[in-house]
Amino acid sequence: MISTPLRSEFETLFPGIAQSQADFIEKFYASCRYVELPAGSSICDEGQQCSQLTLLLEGVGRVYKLSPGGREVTLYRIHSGEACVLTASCIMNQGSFPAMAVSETPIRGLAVSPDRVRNWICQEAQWQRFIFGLLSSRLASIISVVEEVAFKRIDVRLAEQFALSLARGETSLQVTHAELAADVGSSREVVSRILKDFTQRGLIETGRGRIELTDPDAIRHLAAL
Amino acid sequence: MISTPLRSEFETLFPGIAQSQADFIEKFYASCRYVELPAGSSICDEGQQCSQLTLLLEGVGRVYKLSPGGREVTLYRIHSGEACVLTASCIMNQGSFPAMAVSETPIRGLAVSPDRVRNWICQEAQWQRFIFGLLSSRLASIISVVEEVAFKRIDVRLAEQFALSLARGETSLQVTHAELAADVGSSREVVSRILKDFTQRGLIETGRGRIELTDPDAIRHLAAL
DNA sequence: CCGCCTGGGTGACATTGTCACCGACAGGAG
DNA sequence: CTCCTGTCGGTGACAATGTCACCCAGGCGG
Repeated sequence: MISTPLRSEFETLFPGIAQSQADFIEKFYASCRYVELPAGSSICDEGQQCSQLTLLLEGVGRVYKLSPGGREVTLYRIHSGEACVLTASCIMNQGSFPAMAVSETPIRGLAVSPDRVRNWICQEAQWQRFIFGLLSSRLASIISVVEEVAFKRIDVRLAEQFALSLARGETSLQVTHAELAADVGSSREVVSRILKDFTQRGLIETGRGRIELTDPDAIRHLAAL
Repeated sequence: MISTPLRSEFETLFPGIAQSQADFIEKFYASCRYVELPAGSSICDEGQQCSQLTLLLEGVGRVYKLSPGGREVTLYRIHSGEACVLTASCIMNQGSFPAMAVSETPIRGLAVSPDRVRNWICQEAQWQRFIFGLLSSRLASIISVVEEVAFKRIDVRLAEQFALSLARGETSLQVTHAELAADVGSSREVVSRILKDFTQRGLIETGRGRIELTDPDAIRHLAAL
């Protein structure tokens, strides 16, 4: 059973679902489970069946593709107030999960079993709307990943990553070259070379596992290409 | 209004929808429109709103991303018995179409207006299942496009295209190097160089706008990488 | 015959991916 | 403290790919 403070946390993060009929909300709380995961734990692996759909209360998850050669591309991240679409998708068509998912930070959430996800879709308008919104918004975001990977130069993609951090007000990042490479779907060596170039041009300063964004305007300008 | 032969054609191609209650099927026929398009016509452009969802009776559509520099990647093709998910997606979240769509062959289909698509989702179980199936199956297929573009060598991707043709029993293709480049998201020059290599290795023979697959086993073997 | 368009070929160079290997640094064990 | 070990980052060499500029061949309508 879900405690009252958890309920109010959930209802502010998932307003769409909170708008449902009172009896559905009770049914929902009665049949979901509170889960916690430490940072860095694997949530779902390629080819697995999904055993639950988790609605995130706190933390960040990353969904990515892994190549046989060990390279990665990040498909998208899941933040609080969202849930993993791929999980939803493979629950709906009974397929297997076509990617990998890990927790980047400690995670808390409410987990729902696959058969309830499926049943509620047919019966509960708000729930249906929620799942639909997930699917269609992620579709667009994954298409933009295709565009990025197929058309954009890596220096521009790195600048875009930095610009995202700047937009969150962060000018000092705790991130390794390998992590950046996994995000943009390249290799560590290439990222290192480009960051060296950025440093020489005065855009950033680097340390071990740390990057300072010293010229925000130039970074945003490069990202705008 | 939709004629009887068209109805039976539709019902064999879309068995899921044909299983609905009789009154919904009547409502459906009463409110959709029969459309035809010649080959090569633009169906939807980047950034447009979607004015209708078309269920394909015959023909092939191609949905692709276009880069500022003129390069293309094919995201997926739509065949008879399917509909364009992106249209569905942007109808559902009221967003704009994030790609381009053209007819590769002459096309015939039944078009439904956006507000009906939305209303039926909430009311008709079979229709809902149909739209859901579209969204979740395309999600997986677009993810595999990301994988292809990010990880696979272009010669392998071309071999995969040829292997698909072989699986359809075609050994002689009417296709230009530029079209192949658009499919795999590369440039014509690169495709030309690789096809020259394929020719020297005896996998194919080429003519103007024409490719013969002379060594199917070797092609399939290369595609399996 | 000429001009023009499309399909295709090619060389030069920039960017990116891959491989092999090195050095620097942090944190714990002794 | 020193030594070990694992992580992080740097680098050179080479292969694959993208880009640019330009060429040539064939077809087709004037």
